[in-house]
Amino acid sequence: MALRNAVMAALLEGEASGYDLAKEFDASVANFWMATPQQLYRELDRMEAEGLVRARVVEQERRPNKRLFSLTEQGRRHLREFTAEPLRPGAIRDELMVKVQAVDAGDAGAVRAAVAERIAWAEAKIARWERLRARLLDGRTEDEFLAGAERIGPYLTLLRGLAFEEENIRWGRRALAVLDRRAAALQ
Amino acid sequence: MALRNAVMAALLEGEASGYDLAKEFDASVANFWMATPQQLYRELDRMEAEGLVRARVVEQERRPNKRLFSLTEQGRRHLREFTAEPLRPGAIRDELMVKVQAVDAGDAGAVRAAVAERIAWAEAKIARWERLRARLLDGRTEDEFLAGAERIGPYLTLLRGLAFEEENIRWGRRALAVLDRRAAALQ
DNA sequence: GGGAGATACTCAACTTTTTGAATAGGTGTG
DNA sequence: CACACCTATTCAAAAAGTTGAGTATCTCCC
Repeated sequence: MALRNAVMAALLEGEASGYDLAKEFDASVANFWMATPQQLYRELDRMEAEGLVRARVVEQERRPNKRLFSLTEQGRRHLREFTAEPLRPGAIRDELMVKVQAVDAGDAGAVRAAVAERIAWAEAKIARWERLRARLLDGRTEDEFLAGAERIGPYLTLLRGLAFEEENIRWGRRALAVLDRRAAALQ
Repeated sequence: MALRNAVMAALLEGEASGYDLAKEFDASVANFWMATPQQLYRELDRMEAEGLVRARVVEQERRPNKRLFSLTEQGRRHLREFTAEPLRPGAIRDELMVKVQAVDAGDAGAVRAAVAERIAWAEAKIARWERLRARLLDGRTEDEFLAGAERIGPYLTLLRGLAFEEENIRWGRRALAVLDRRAAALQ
C-alpha cells in the first residue's frame, strides 16, 4: 500500500490518466519511485473504490478514451496523514552492486561493462532532469524560484535525483579505474 | 530470484548461518541489499535443494544448533554467470522522497523531522562503514590496499555506500534549510 | 505502404515480499 | 531475580510486485 502514496503525490501536479502515470513511473523517467502500468491501473481502481481519487472519462476522437484521475478531498487528507507517519527504512536493492561485490569471483569484463552502462544511464537521466530543472526555474535563480514557487517538494526531490546520478558517475569512473588497474595487473 | 545472487556474493566471504546473513542483510547494516530473516531462510533452503549452497550442521553447547552455509562449485558458477548477465534497471523506491514531493500539501513539520531522521541514519551508517574501511585498509593507503588485496569488490561497494550516505547528508541539510525558510515565510 | 512506436487500457498467472507470531534456551543489567 | 535482548530458526497468511500477452486505433518516418 505504499504505491498509492506515490500516486497521490504525483496527482498533486494535476489530473492524469493511468497511461500518463505509467510514463512518469517508468524506470527511465522516475526519480524515486517506479511502477509498471499494470500496478498503476490496479492501484488506481482500488483507490477509486476507496474514494481517494475520482475518475473522469474523457472521450477522444482518434484515440482510445481515457480516464483522468484526480485527488479527492479524502485523498488529500490521506496524503497529508502519510507525510506525518513514521518513516520506515527504505529497501535498497541494487543489482549492479551485487555484481561489483562478486567481481573477484565473476566475469570482470562483464562487470566493467555493467559499471560503464550505469554511468551512461546516469548521464541520460541527468540530461533529462537538467532540462526539467531549467523549465522549472524558467530563467530565475534557484533562490528566486524557491522564494516564489507554490511547490518546493518537486524541486527538492529533483535535486536529490540529480545528486544521486552525479554520485553514480563519480563512483563509476573511480570503479572503472580500479577495475582496469586490476585487469592490467592480472595480465 | 535476485536475492540468491546477493546471498552467493555474501558467501564469498566464507561460511555463514542464516542468522549471520540476516544480520548482514539487515536494514541498519546492509549496504546495497536488504532482506528479512524469513526471506533468507527460505531462499537458503531452496538454494540448498538446487545445489548452489551446502549446509553443515554445527552442534552448539549452550545455543541452538546452526547450519553453516557455503558456496558449492555450482554456486560459484552461477554467481559467475550472474555477473555476466545483462543488467536490468534497478527499482528505486524511497518513501522519504514521496513525503518530500508531497510536502507542500502535507505536514511540513513532520516531513522536516523525517529529513532530519534520514540525516542521523546516514551519519550512523557512515560511522559504521568508516570503521569497516579502516579495518580493511589496516594501516595501508587505499592504493596500497587495492594493489595487494585479494578482493576489491567489497571495497568498491563500500565506497559506493559511503558516497551515497554522504550525499544523503549534503542533500538533507540543503532540504532542511529550504524547508525552514519556507516555514518562516509562511508564518 | 509497411513497420515501428505512441495512445490507452485489460486480463491472468505467477513469484516475491511483508507481517506477525511461535519456540526455546542463554546472557547481561540494574 | 526479573526483564530485556541475543542466538537461531520455522510457520502461515496476506499483500504486493512481475511477466507476458492481448486489443484496437493512430501517427510518423523512410
